[in-house]
Amino acid sequence: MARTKEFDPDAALQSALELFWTRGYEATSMADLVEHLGIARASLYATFGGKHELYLKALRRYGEQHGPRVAEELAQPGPVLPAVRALVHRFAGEASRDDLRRGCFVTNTAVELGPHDPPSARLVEESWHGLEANLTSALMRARAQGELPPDRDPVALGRMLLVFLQGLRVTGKVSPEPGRLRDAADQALSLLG
Amino acid sequence: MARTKEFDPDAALQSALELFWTRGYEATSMADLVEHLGIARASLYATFGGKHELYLKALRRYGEQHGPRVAEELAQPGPVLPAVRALVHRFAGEASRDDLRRGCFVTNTAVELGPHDPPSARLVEESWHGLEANLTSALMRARAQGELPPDRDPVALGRMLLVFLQGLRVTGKVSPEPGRLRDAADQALSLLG
DNA sequence: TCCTATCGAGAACGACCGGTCAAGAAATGA
DNA sequence: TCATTTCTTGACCGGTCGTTCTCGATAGGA
Repeated sequence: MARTKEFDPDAALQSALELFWTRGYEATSMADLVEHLGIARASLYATFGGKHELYLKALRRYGEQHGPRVAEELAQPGPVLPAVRALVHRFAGEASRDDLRRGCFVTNTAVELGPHDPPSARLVEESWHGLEANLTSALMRARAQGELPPDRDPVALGRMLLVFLQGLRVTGKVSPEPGRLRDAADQALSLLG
Repeated sequence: MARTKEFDPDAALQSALELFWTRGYEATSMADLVEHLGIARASLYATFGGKHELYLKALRRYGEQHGPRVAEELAQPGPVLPAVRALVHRFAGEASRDDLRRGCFVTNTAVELGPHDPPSARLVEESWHGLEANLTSALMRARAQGELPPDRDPVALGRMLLVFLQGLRVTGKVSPEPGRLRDAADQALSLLG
C-alpha cells in the first residue's frame, strides 16, 4: 500500500481535546494545535478535517470518556444514594481542584458554541440527556429500594441535579473556593432526604 | 470649545453589550461592532478604548442593570420566601424563553474568559458575591421571620441557589425546554420548606 | 526495484483580525 | 468671521486566521 502513519491519531485527538478544553474553540488556533500536537499541519487536515470537525471529534471523544464512568458509578448494585452523593461531591471536588480552570468540556461547549452551532448543540444535548437519564433511573431504583421517600419525584430530582452539576462546573471556573461549592453540594444533596 | 459627539455613548455601549452578550467575546469582531453600533471605527476606539476595554465596560454595565433589580426584589418588606421563589422562577422562565439563547452575560463571561482573563474574572466574582450576599441576607431574614425553619443554614442555602442559578442559565443555552427547567427549579426551591 | 501513499516542513493563499492615522467636517469661543 | 478643537470618515497597517499546496524524504506492497 503505502507509508504508514508515523503518529498516533488517538493520541493526537486526545491532545487536541485537551487544548480545546483548556482554551475554548475560538481562542484555539490551528497554529496552536499544530504546535501542541507535534504533527504536521497537512497531516492534521488529512486525518481530522478542518478545525470545526476536529472540535466535534474531540467533544465526542470527551463524552465517550466521561459518560460511561458516570453510568458505571450509578449502576453499581446495592444502595444507590451513596453513589449519587459521591458523584455530586466528585463534581464539586473536581471543580475546586481544577487548577487549569477547564471546567467541563461539554458545559463550555454549551456556553460558547451551543447557541450558534447546531452540531455542537446536538452533542451537548445528547450528553445531558444521558446524564439525566442515568440520574433518573438511579433515583427510581433508590425509591424502589426504600432509600428515597415514595413521594419524591425521581424525574424532577434528576433534572435538578443535572442543572445543579452544570452550575458547579461553571462556578468553579472563576470561583473554585471549596467551601462555597461544598456548601452548595451538601444543600442540593439534602433534597435526597 | 470644539465639536460635540454626534452619537450617544450610552446607547452605543448598550448596543455593544447586546452583541457581546449574544455572540461572546472572541466571536465578536470589531468590524461587527462598528457595523452594529453604527458609529465609525475610530470613534469607537476614541470613546471606549480597545475591544477588551469595551467588553469590560459592557460587562460592568450589565451588572449595574441586573444586580440592583435582584437586590430590590429580595429586599421588599414582608414575607421573603415568595420573593426568593419568584426570583428563581424568573431565572428559569427567562432561560426557557431566551430565543437568542444568550443566557446570562456574567455566566457566559465566566466560562469563556474567566479562567484566562483576571479583569473579567474579578467582575464575575463581584457579581456572584453580590448575588450570594443578597440571597443569604434574604434567607436570614426569612429565618428570623419564621418563614424558614431555624435549623436551615442561610449561607449554605444561598450558595446552593447561586450555583443552581448558574446551572439554569447554562442549561437554557442549549436545552431551554420549560419542563426540565421548571422541574429543576421546583425541586431546588423545595429546599426552602 | 518501482510505485504509491503518507510523512514533515514550510510557503502561500485570500480573508479577516485589532488597531491607527490623516484629512475633512462641524461646533464652539472670540 | 475666523481660529481652534474635537468629531467623523475611510483608507490603511502589520499580523494572524483557517486552509491548501508543494516539496523531497521515507516506508510499505507489487
